[in-house]
Amino acid sequence: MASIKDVAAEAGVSVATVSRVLNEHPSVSADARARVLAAVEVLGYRPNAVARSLRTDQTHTLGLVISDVMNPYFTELARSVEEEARALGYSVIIGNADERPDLQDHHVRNLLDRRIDGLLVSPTDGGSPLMLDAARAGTPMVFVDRWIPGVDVPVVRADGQSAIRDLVAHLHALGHRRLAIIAGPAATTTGRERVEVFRTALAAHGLELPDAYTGQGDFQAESGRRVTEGFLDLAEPPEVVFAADNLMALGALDAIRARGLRVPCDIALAAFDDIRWFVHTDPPITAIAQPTGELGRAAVRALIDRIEGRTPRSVTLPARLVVRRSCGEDPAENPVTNRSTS
Amino acid sequence: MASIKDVAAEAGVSVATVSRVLNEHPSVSADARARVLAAVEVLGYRPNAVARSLRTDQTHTLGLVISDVMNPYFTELARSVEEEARALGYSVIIGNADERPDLQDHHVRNLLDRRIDGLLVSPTDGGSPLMLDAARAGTPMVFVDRWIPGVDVPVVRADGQSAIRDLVAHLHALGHRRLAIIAGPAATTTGRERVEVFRTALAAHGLELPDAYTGQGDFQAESGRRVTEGFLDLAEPPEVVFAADNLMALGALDAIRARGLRVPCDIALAAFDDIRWFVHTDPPITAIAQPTGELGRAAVRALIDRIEGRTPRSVTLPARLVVRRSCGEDPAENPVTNRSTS
DNA sequence: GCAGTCGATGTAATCGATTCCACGAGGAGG
DNA sequence: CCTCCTCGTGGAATCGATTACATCGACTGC
Repeated sequence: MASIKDVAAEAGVSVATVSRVLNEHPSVSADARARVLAAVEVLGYRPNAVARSLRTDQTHTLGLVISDVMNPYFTELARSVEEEARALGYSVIIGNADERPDLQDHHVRNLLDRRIDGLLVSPTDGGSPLMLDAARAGTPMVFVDRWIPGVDVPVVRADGQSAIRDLVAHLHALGHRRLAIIAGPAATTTGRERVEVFRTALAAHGLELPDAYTGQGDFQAESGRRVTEGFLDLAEPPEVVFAADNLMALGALDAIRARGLRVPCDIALAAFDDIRWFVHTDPPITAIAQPTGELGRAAVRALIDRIEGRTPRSVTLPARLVVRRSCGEDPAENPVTNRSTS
Repeated sequence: MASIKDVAAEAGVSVATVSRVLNEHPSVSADARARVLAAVEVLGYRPNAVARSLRTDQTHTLGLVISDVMNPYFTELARSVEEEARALGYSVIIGNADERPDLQDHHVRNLLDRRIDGLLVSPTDGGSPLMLDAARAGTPMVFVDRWIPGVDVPVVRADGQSAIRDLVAHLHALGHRRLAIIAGPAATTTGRERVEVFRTALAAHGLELPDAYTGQGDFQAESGRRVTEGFLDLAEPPEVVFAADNLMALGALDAIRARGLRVPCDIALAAFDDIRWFVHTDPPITAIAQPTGELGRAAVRALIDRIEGRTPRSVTLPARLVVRRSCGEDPAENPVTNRSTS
């Protein structure tokens, strides 16, 4: 593969001049520029990004370490992150942590070794020393969706508080009183927070959230299935199961179906995270939709602000309730009803 | 960030010795090795992968250019590719082409500039000159899922022929005679091939595939919706719609639902690509399942064989029919029935 | 007409690693 | 006791770019 030296030789100039042409440095004669450009064309020359990065100490690359790519929510997040980054002249390397702290560390280390310009993380656990060190050492970093408390890193996330309150009001209006939740891992902020907000919202209606109605999941489908089976085995099973993410809702659906029960007559179901398929499940699933694309874009902008020396801000965007039929038959009574497709 | 020089100074040896220790070169004294390791520990030194790549001309990185990350099939493919690559000591950079040739070229160029060791591509179109040049120039390359005919690059893909024949037999046995297909882009091998195999399978039952029953889609949900609307507007609409991928099936479902029609009573639906949600749609959707994970792993192995000087082989794995309820009510009659969840 | 400025260009240092080559010490063999 | 290897080590070249500095010619202004 042709190097800058070959181009210089072909054009009959020095490598410095070639570099100047390539970097649009002003003081290059029209003649030299033309000869260099012609040589570049002839040789099919492309600058070696590795060499360039070594010299300039910038890779124009962002790292994105995501909890689980197979989760449609994170897939969409990754997509919007890549789009915005590309628009701003950066590439993205995605690392899939699969909800495993060791894998998360593997990817963080790998990305750091590659000298990425900045790191976007949705942490799997409460505080890997590696990540904390990186943050302290000054690696530009932004948390997205989830975060680690007590670290001075901007956070871009959705606020589900009012949407969860709307959901509980909706469920209460439909006559449900025994509400259960499949929680995410306690090590994650979203795992903890959604339970707490749910509990508080229940309290506002005079309802409790007994321990038996709080199942511990891990944001994966299998845990949703397991927890739901536990709920169904109770002497007094809940009337509603609220899954803290879409994959656990899928698992819950599996478990309910395996028992031959029907949603919502036998048991109601709602989920955090809205995805396209929820419109077509049997029945369509009531869910809390996050502004996923906007979160991804905001996170990238914050990170690049930080990289380029501006001061990044944390961003919190509201999630909203999308009522469908999985919690009861007459959503029309509810003012926040939204049965649209997308 | 500490460099190899700092480590050398701290350990009281030369950079050559540090490098030897790091690369497990045999001729280093136990004493020197211990001092270097201690210095590495003290300084928290990590080798700069950029510098290393420049010198060794290897990045231990594979590029994966995928047609559409939001498509669950490709998400799963990407995941298995990353897993296998990681197991073999490589990282993966994913580029999402979004079914757009210009974006595909952008990513290929970007990956080539970064001097990735090899490229895995599921081409969006029939032959970007950039990619053909790269292949000719000797860039290790493997096609996965889709390929470009006439290029000397190994292909790893699923063969849907027998599964599509099984599907047509299933549909025929259920009494369906007017079968339509939502095709993928003619520029892709999978787009063309699935239609041809479908047509041939119909012929074996004495059925034709009229032009009116061949809709042109682009593997995205919206096109599935549009084509299906066209089918439903026909004086004699088809009895079955077969979508050539899962997203177009989703669009078809949207269109059918918008008309207030029911599957399978009013119209039957089947899809190429099986995904978890198909179990829970209303009704569960009959689909052709590809061995996605195995494809991803085989593709990585072929590519790394090529990179490391061995001779890679093309791989074709069979897809299989998974019968559910979207084509008619009594799948039990069919020997290939499979109603399992996963 | 000469000093000073500016524009175009080249030379060489540099980034952080790997690796070839040279060198000295020490042991084996004659 | 001398020669020849082997082993451990360091010096320095190298990968392909960027960029500070030096140089040189031409032009400007006094």
